[in-house]
Parts: sequence; structure tokens; C-alpha cells
Amino acid sequence: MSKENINLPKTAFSMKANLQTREPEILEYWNKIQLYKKLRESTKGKEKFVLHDGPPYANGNIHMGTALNKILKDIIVKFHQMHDKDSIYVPGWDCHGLPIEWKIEEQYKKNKKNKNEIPIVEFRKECRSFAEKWIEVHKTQFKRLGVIGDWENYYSTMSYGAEAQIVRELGKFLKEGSLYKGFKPVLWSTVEKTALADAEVEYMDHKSDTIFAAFPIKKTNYKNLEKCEILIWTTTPWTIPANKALAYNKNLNYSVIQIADEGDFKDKKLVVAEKLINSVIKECGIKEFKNILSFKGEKLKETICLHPFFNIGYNYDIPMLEAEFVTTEQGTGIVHCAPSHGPDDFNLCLSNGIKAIETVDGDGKYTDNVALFNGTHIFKANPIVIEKLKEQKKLLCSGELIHSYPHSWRSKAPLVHRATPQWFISMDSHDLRSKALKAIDNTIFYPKKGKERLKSMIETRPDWCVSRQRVWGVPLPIFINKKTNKILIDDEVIETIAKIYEKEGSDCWFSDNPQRFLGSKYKSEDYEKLSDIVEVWFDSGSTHSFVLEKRKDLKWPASMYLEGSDQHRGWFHSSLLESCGTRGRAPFESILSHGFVVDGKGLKMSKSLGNVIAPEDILKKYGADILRIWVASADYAEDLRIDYSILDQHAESYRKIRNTFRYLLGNINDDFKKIDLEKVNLKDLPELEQYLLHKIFKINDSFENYFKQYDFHNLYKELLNFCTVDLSAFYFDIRKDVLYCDPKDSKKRKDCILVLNILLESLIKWFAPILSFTSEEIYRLIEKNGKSIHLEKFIKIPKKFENQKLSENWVELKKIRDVSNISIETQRAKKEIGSSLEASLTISLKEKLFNKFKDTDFSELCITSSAKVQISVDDDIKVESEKAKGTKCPVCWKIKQDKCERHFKN
RNA sequence: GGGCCGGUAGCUCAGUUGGUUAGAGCACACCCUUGAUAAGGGUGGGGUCGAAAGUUCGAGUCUUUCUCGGCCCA
Repeated sequence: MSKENINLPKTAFSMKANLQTREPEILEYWNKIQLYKKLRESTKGKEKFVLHDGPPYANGNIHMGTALNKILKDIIVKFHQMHDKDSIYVPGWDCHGLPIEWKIEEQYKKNKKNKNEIPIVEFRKECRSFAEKWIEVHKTQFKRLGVIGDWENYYSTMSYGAEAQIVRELGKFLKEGSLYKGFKPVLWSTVEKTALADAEVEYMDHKSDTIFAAFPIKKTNYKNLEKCEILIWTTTPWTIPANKALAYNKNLNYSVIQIADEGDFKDKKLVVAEKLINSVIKECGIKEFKNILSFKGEKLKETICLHPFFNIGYNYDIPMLEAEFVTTEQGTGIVHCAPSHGPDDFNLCLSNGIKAIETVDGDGKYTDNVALFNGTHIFKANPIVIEKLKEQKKLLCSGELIHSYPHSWRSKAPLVHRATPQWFISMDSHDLRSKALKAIDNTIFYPKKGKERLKSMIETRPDWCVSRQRVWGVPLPIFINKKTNKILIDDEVIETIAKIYEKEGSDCWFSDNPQRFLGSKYKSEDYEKLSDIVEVWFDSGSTHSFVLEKRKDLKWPASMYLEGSDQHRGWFHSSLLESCGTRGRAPFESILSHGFVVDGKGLKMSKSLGNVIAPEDILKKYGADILRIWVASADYAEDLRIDYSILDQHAESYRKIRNTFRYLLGNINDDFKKIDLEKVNLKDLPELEQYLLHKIFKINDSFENYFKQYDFHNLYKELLNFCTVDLSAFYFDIRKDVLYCDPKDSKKRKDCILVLNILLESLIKWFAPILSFTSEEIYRLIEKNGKSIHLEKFIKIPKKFENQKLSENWVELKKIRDVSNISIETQRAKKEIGSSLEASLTISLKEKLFNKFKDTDFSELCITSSAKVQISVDDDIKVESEKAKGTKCPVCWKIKQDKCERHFKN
């Protein structure tokens, strides 16, 4: 008897995946059949699922974070598509903003061009083509990951349509009155007369004047502090005229010290943090003092002070405010606050209702808002301030300090924080905050903890500053009446601007006659045209309006926004605010946020640590499907670890899955027959087959539940375990005998083939959203009409497949099988037997079990040559194995005393 | 420095409202097989649950502190 007489598996599906070369071929196939277009046609009119793409910045190659994000999106989009939804994915890009401006400036520097000599419009054109270039690069890289979407009709924040719509959105805030002009400190160079971005700042040593100055207490809830003075320390004496508040820390301990030295401060009582008394005494050379009181910082609550210059025109209240940023590292433990000259000061004052005003002009001179000092340059003001403090007997001492200080990277001049006119969207004037909080409550979050995170940010955030003094962005469409200083609010003007942008983009704002935008109603000479641009978060926060609302194939609000957890502060946040401000609700029904990609030890990837892995490296070494497994198998609610050992592990799992498919395909000889599940006559099948169908039903059930919760790592684990435990090590192993050694027309073999066909269809569909390439590779082999697997729907498993009672029987049978295996293993260790087919079993079962399974063929179940079942008195299950006696059948390899009745009947 | 989140076998993950010797798959070791063969099967060894203290009859599961890591803010 030779191998020709048995049915060995045969398939064109190779064991070696070779994904690196196979995947690009599949991409070509998708391209050829216009898969995305076909998908849309296939579910036209069905309920829509719209995952609205958060636009990545069009700059630089993609990294693991972007790859994770896109793959996760793609998996979800594909799941919904196979769940018979019209699941639409339109990718987009964020294009405006500083990083691109920077790249262009860098190029200028290389070519020795001066940015200031280049017309704005030309500069912006270069920014635009830079972004266009990177969009193309990203597109190719994202497609290579297997991401299916409307790549031809992507959206971008710099498209003319987007720029026009952003203007309309701003118009809504303008009209409502929540967009207002305010002042906010930015790092400013008085030499270049311009604001600088963080990245343009260099820190260098700088010599500053320092002063200890006293603020008399005017009103206090703590009697002991009456007639005391608050001592502050600062390295910028010139900001004293702009002082509006003092900050303390309620958790610190403070003291009142009384000076005994002769001079302006003799017998004065000063409030200082307890820990800093010694350093103050030392620095000011105080010889004699008494520590007369110690108290908790919280006693300073609601204290009101006087300005040191209260006698010379500064007669306003200086409230003391509680702030955590106050420390005892340096100074006095009380910080002087000038909201126009420091971000901390600004935020603290703003949240206490004290707004910043313009105290210093662009040249560095005090404005008319500052009494006594108007017209004086701030860099010349320190000696004058010190002099005045002395005059008012409020200067304890002064000195100098060399410390690290921000400077302009170009002129090397020291910078200052200066309150500049900016445009804000109010959080409270039109209830934006409460609208947003309500919208969060009506949103589903995956994972749930995202809700609190976003909520706490919205609860505490200050007004939204939407203006930037830059050029690569959408210009703020604002005109100000020169005479009345009022903002021009007119829908017609906004619409005129939008219409123009729709045709030619927003460059013309900088080059054309303003009259063009004003129309005939207003005269351009009466108005000042703003040259600020809109901050990019407003751009991306508006995507819902120019993508979801404008495109007929989409819907508003989106079904889902899906981004990294940093976007609670970013895109989730800005989209929520923009939409709540203009439409009163969130632009999304649900938010899914994922963690960050970190290395195998949980550390963030960085060049200096050398632990960076690029998607490109993974594609080269493993292929996209392995990367997709990595995404599916990780718990995205936490940070996601990746290194080569983790990828190796997933590559191993992939091989297991691949070989599962190979076994299925081999035994049906690549001749897949779609089974009508409703017509399957369960009772006609062997119990093992019935049990497998029950398993398929159960897996499918939990598959659906996991999918609905977007719980992919448990879903994937379930599928993988099914392949290894239930199929490879159990069903496949047992049924090899029937498949190989029974005649092709035997009923038992046919029943098995039936189940294999059902298994193949179930598995390929379950895996398709994750293993997009491999499932397609298989489908091209078995689907005769050339239809893509991604056009298919999930399989519906009939309820009748469920058989709980039978399943419980199999739990017990598997137990018996386990005990048998242990018994066989003992014999194997003794070198009595090798293959399990060399064993003969004697299985003893307690009466109840015996009665249940006395007719079960345990030799089939345990893959042995024979097995007899008997009643046991003591043990529940006991198995003894010995070497089977007889000769080996050359066909089925079972050892029989007589001739194998299956293969040698005569 | 502050806010939030997290730390269960080498790896990826399960561990219901606190309750019997903490689970799975992979990896590993040993063995078998050579008719899924750069495959397949069997058996087995690995955690005391980041650390400490506390609440409790009883804690991976509750509280506090510490530590390590991540995101955001300063």
C-alpha cells in the first residue's frame, strides 16, 4: 500500500508567507479592482458608520504612533463594513502651522535667502507645496499598511474649501460675540519687534537686577497680619508697575519677622515663607530681627494688599491669590504677579477675573496704561523702579543675579513676556463650557476613562486663544473700524471672503486690496485689516464642518473619532469646542483613544535611547499583517509595547494561524464549497462535528460581543486559541485519520469536509479585518469570481448550532483525553512506546461516566490503536496504557492483532 | 513640580460585587512524530500579583505611602 492510496492534503497556499513581496501584489490587486469604490457601491444605502480621520501633520515620515492609529482605524472600519454597514473612511491632513514655516525658513537659510525679502504670498506657496509633497509620501506609507480609504478624495485643512469654511466658522463666533480681543503675554523681542515661538528661543546666562520689595497689607481675615507687609522677590523690577496680584501657596508655612536694624524697615513686620527666612536675612544683610509669628499659608486667603506705589498713583487693590506654582526654591515664598508679563501670572489672574492689559508696546516702551512710566523703555526702567521703591520705603534691598534667561536665537537679545493683542473665544460668555460638558456626557468613550480626562480639561481651561502672529495659516477674517475701534460684524463680508477663498485660497488676503473683501457696503480706508492667522487647532477642530457636513457620502456627527490619548488636549478638545460653539453639540457620537507606543521595557522611544523602531523596518522584516496583529493583540487602553522579541512572538502566532488555514485548504484541495448553514442536518453528523459547530457558534457569539466593545485584544486571543487549542491540537489531530485514510466518498469524511468548509469561511471572515492581506491571499485562491474578501459580510451562525448539553459532555471527554495523554506520556518516558498509535488504552470510569461514555470510541479520540472502557470502583478517571500488540496497518498505521478491517477487508 | 492613567509568569493578555492551592496562549525544557514536515502532537518547569504599611476572619481585588513608567500641564 503506498501513499497514492491515501488522501494527503494538497494546496497552493504556501507555508512560507513571504509577506514582504506578497503584500504589494495584493495592494495592486485592490487598486486594480478599485476596492474602495466597490465597497461603497456594495453597501450603498445601508446604515452609515463614519470614522472621521483626525488629520496627521503633513510633515516627515510616519512613525509607529501613526501606524498604530491608522491600522486601528482600518480594523474598525473593516469590521463595520463586514457587519453590513456603509463604513466610510476619508483620510485627511493637517497642513498649516509653524513646523512647516520652519522647514521653509531652514531651506532659505541654506540658500542664503532672507525671509523678510520674500513676499508673503510666495512664502505661503512654498509652504503649500511642501505640505502637498508630504501628503503624497504619507499616502503611500499608509496604503502599504493595508489601510483602505478614499485616498483619491482625501481632505486637507489647506484646501480652498477648507479655508473658506474655516472663515465661515469664525464668522459664527464673531457674530455670536464670543470671539473677543484680549491681551496675552507672549515671548517678545523688543529688538526684532516680534513674537517668538518656543522653538526660536535660546536660553543663555543673563545678569538681572533683583529686588526684595514690600506690599503693605490693607485687609486681612487673620488679625495677626494687620499692619504687616508682604515681602516679594523678583528678577524683573520693571514689571512692578504692571503688578496686579500676589501669589502664595496655601500648603507652605509662613512667618512674620520684625526687623530691628536701623533704616527704612526698622520695626517693620514682614511676611516671608518660613523656610526662606535665612536666605532673605543673608541676602539683605539684616543683622537683627525677631520671628514673631508662624502660620499656615491658608490664612492668607482673601488678603488684600496695597501696591508699593500706592501713594504715587497706584491706589488699587492687590489681591493675594492661591497658586501651586509658588515654591520655596528662591525668593520669599510669595510671588509678585504681572498678568501682562508672565504665563503663570496671566493664567492665575485670568482664572481670578483679572485680565491682562497692554502695558508695554512693541518697541518695549510702557504704554499710557502705566502711570509714571509711560514712554520709558522697560530695559531702562529698573533703576527708576528701584529708586521709586526706595523713595516709598518699600525696598528692603536690591542686588544682581546671573541666571539662565531666554534670548532671541537671531539677534541674541534678551526677551520679555509681553501682553500682546490676541483673539479669544470665550468659554463662558455664551456658555461654551457648559455646552461642551453636556456634550461629553452624551458621548461614548472607549475606554471609559477618557470621559473624565476630557471633562476635567474642559472644566478648567481658560478662554481659547485662536490668533497667531504667523503667515502659514488661514487669516483671521477681521476688520476693525479705525474710528470706533469696533469689530466689523457682517455675514455678507464673511461670505464674500469665503466665496473668494473657495475659488483661489486665502493667499489673496495678504496681497489684494481689502476693498475686495469688504464689498461695496464699507470703505477700506475706514478699516484696519488684521494680519493674524488662525491657530491650527481651530483648523483641525473645524474638519467636521468642511468634511463631514460638506461631503454627501458622509454624515454629521461622525460615528467615531479615534486618536492617541494626547488628543484629549488636542483634536478631541478643539473639535468639541468648535462644534459646541457653532452647533451646540459634539461632532462625534463616540471617542476611542489609544495609548502611546513605547519600547519593550515601557520606555518612550527616543533617538538617544536608541529604541526607536520605524514602521518601515517592520514591514521589511515581517510584513504589514504582523504589524496589524501587533495592533489587534495589544490592549490599546494602555501604552503599547513593541520590540523585536514581541514582534517575533506575533510572527510565530501568525504562522500558527497560517498553518491552520493551510490544513483547511489542503484537505479540501483548495476546492471551497460554501455551505448553506441553515440546511445542515446536525443530527446526521458525528458528535465531534456537532461539537465543532457548537464551538463555532460560541466563538462567533463572543466575537460579536468583543467587536461591539472594540475589545480587539481579547477577540484576537480568542481566535488564536481556537486555532491552536480547538483545531490544531484537537479536531485536526483527531480527524487526520479520517481525512487521510477513509475513502473520499465515506460519509464520515464528507461530514468532516463539511465542517472544514464552514471553518474556513468562518475563520477567513473573522480574521479579515485584522489579517487584511493574508485573508485576501486565501480568498483569491478559493473564490472563483475574483471578489475581494473585504466585500464579504460576516457569517451568520444559526442558533441551532448551539448545543450546550453536548458541549458539557465534551468537557468530560477532554478530561479523559488529558488523563490518557498523561498515561501515554509515562510509557513514552519509559521508551515503551513512541507515537500514540503504538498505545492501547484501558480506561476506567466511575459508573456515572461509564454509562455515559461506554460506547465512545476513545481510540479515535485519543489517537491510539485501541481503547477499552471499563467500570472503575475508586477513581473517577483512570487510564492505563500499554504497547499495542499486533502489526501496523500500512495505511492507517494502527496496530491490529488481525488484519486492519478498514483497509484489508478480504 | 502638578493633574490623570498604569505596573499580574520571559512575552501578549484573563482574573466577576475581596473568599478554596492566581489562569490562558505563546516562548522555554524534555519527549514523540516524519502522511499539515523550515510543519504536527504530548508532558513539564516558570508568577505571591511593582514595594511597604494598614483595614478585614480573609486582598491581585479596598486605603495610605513609596517606587517605576506613560500622557498632559507648568
